[in-house]
Amino acid sequence: MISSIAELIADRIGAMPAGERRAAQTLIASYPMIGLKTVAEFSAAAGVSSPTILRFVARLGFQNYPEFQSTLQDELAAQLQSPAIRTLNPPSPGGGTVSPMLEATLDNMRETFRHLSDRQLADIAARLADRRGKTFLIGGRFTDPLARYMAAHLAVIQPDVFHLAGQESMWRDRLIDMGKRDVLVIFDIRRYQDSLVRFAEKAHQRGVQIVLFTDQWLSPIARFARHVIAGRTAVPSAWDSSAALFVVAETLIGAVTRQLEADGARRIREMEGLR
Amino acid sequence: MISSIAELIADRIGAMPAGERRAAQTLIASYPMIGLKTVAEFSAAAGVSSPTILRFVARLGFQNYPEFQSTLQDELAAQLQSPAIRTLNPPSPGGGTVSPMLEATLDNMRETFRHLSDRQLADIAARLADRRGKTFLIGGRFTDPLARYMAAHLAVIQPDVFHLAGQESMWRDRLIDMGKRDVLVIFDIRRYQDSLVRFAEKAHQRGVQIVLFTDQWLSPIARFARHVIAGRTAVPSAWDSSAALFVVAETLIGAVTRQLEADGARRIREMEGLR
DNA sequence: GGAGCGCTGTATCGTATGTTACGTATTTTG
DNA sequence: CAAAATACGTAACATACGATACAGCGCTCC
Repeated sequence: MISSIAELIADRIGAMPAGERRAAQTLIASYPMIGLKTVAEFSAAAGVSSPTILRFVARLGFQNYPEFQSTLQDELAAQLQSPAIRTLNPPSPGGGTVSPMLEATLDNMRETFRHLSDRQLADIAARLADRRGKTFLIGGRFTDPLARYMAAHLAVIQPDVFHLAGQESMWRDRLIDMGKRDVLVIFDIRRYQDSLVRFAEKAHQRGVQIVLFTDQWLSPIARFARHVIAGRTAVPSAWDSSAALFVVAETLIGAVTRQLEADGARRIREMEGLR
Repeated sequence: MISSIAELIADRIGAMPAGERRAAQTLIASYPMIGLKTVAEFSAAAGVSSPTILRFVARLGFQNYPEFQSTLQDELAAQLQSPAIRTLNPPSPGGGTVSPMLEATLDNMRETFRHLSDRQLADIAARLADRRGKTFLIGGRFTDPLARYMAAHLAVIQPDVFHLAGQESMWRDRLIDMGKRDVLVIFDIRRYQDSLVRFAEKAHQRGVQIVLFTDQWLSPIARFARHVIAGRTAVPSAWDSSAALFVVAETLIGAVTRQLEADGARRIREMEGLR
């Protein structure tokens, strides 16, 4: 089974004319970078003419050069998504139903955080810690518990944290309370919910700052969001995993808590006293 | 020191207008692949116009789009040469807030699963998949969202799944419905809630099978539980982390789904039809 | 040694791509 | 509330890119 262009080339390089073989060797030498550049650059690097490059990719079975490049990019993307760890860590021989799930989840988290900068998290935390505005949280069919989880923690360290529950009509009525200083945290992964999109749009129109937790394909709400957190959700299961988003949420909770340390500590003590 | 385009974006995304920020978010979400494609594809993916993409790369300091692409390619090439090195998010030397948190969480999960056998998970999954009994779920102050999350999924693939919400007095009334064939899933981590302990004890007296999600110090409920899942919760934060328990819950959801595959598939289809 | 075939490069063409100018909408500021 | 500034998209433009036709050259095989 041939699964990569590199293998394909190795398979056919023997049956190639001299010029095309030089092209092949040049590509392999710095695989796959030179293949992502233009035909002109490729041909110059290989020391052949452009048509030779095109004949080369045609011989590999591609209709045209862009198709060849797209395939290379897809390969690269796949390679980047599964970190080197996976090749190092053999896929857990015992291989029950557990390990693949755990491994995938761990990968998802690493990958999610790889696309998330300290800076971005700090910005969001600062926004959430800003006591001048209110914080609203809401989620979709399966992600609403994440919103609840986050709300439960944030509510402990600061006032004016509200989880939007129940019927759509009930949230909509809360829109009246929302303004520019307020933050709306939305959790929405596939399949994206129309009701949430509509709600986000209305909130956005009122100037509410939206923080969106979504999957890597980005909910349409991203259009209205000030901050977007794209978590990986793919696991070997019938369901998508929200674990990566959960961890991001916990990280944010921790960061906000740290920012409000001074005020927060007093508040927590008071709250303990009340219990 | 800014060494990658990703960092550059994180640094300036705050000062960008809405459209360019969406471009930035789209790029980061699938970094860096979309940036290697054409302006038209990039703009379509981000939901903005081509000029916005060009203004975006211009704001990053590039003279033109090809120059931007070349830089991305060089970055990729460097990354591919030394796969071990994390070019994107360097291990936060200054001790950013992110890495320690993520690392601790990943460790927690590995450790949690190390103490969890395939057999044990399979047993619990079998118990949850047993359609002769009902399934009740409940959680504590901060863990109730986990109960909700699990309930939301289980309810899709089988009937008689109930999340116990609201006042303590309301759950207690549900005790009357519980019997030997039924399962009660409880989430309880420090500080353990008396109300939950009391409830668990009463359920236990009625012969209900209890599945307990708790932390490594074990809630007193463990005494009544048929199955105990002890997750690691320690992270460098003011709060404990429930992430490991969350992942176990997802794993169980997956396992139960697989067991009910035949029935479940039909049920899911029917449910889709109703929506 | 000559004829035929295949490989390669030059030159040209059409087009997809990046770029720019301009008008409209939106936000900000006095 | 008015006015200026900024941001965004539409549409026209130029260019650089990939594709193709064709001619020259070398190689092989009769």
